[in-house]
Amino acid sequence: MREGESCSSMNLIREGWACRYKTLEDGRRQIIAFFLPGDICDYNVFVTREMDHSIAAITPVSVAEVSRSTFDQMLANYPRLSQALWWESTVTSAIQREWTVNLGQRDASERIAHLLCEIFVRLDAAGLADEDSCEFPLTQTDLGEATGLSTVHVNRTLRELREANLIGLRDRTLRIPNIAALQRQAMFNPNYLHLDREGRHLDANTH
Amino acid sequence: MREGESCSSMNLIREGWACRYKTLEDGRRQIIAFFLPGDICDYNVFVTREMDHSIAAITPVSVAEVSRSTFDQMLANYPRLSQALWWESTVTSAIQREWTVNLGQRDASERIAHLLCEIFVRLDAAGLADEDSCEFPLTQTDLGEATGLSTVHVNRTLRELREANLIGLRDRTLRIPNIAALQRQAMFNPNYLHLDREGRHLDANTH
DNA sequence: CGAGAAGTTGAAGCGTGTCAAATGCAGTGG
DNA sequence: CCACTGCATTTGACACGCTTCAACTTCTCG
Repeated sequence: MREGESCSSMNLIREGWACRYKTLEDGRRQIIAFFLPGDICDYNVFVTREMDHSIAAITPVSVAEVSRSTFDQMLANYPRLSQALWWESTVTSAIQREWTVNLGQRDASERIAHLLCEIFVRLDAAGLADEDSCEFPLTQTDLGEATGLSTVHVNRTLRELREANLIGLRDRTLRIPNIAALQRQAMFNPNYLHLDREGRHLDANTH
Repeated sequence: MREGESCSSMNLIREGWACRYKTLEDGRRQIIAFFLPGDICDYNVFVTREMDHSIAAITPVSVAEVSRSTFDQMLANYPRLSQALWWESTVTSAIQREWTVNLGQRDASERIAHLLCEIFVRLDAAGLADEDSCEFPLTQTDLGEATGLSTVHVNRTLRELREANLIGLRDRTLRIPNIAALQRQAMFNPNYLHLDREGRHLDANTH
């Protein structure tokens, strides 16, 4: 999906990773969010007329497409769905705010460490992480576009983190031998992900 | 309102400016959003248990406080209110995304110019701007905390913009003699504010 | 009139970007 | 099976935007 287009359906990622991004006139690109399996890409397509950003797959993805009419029908049939969507929207906004902090205040190694923590924790919460490792299909260019750093500097920073034994990154797999240490390095506080499931009572009952 | 606290009411700004911010353990502070008159500070207090950020007044403010019960009651009585809130939430998220781009991709002068454009356009949309000027109570420290720049560099960057005749900034008043020129400098595209009021049909009917 | 906050300026240092080149690796076609 | 291609990763040297520190000035308000 491209910025400026209108879109009539919402997509939910079943498998694979995707991202939201914006491009400046002169070509600079900023990745704004990552979508992991289970994430909803964009239900606000039903609210705005025109996309103000683009969405792209990072790996091959399998998505569940939900049309406007199906969406309305589901909302009508399952009242709690609307609450679940509020919850989703709230958490997505909280993540976006944390990215703002990340880009504004943290230096390169904190910034990358923070992003790695977030991705690991989110995957873990979705049951997609091992004890200390997870799939990691992002290239260093992706990481750079997400953190506002040059590819070259991402490379050097990853090396630092590797040499400090904070991460292992090979074969599209991220290993975090000591998550507490990495979180400390990143000043990562998972509260913004609201993972304690305090919103469980808002979950949609789809049965 | 402080990060970590829980909060039982929502506030709407009637007069004055406020901001949302987060603080890192070591004291670094990032302003995440500005609230202008008419903006809702935070209705997601009704969704999450605990604030993951703080809110502070920038100028003296006058707010309308809405309790949980009033809120629920209003939602029940005015069905379109819920749609209006979706619209509000969508636009707020879009602004947050643009801030991510701003911090990640733009250099100091673009970044500040972009923020000034956004504030001016938002005030103008609310009928709070003159032809080419508006109230502007932010200090250079505020600007720095919002743009991720040091106060010193904000100062120098403002001087550049002033010397290029892109802005005038004195006595808490911002003057933009040539908004098109400033927007060009900032690569500012107002589409993310969705000001064409494409969502007008979602407005709450409060009569 | 005095004191604290906000704005201003210069000099020096450092974190990141840029440029350029080399290496490794996977897929493709001959 | 190997040469070829394109993409991702890696590394070094150098440049520059921004930060830091420190001092000074100008505002604001009691």
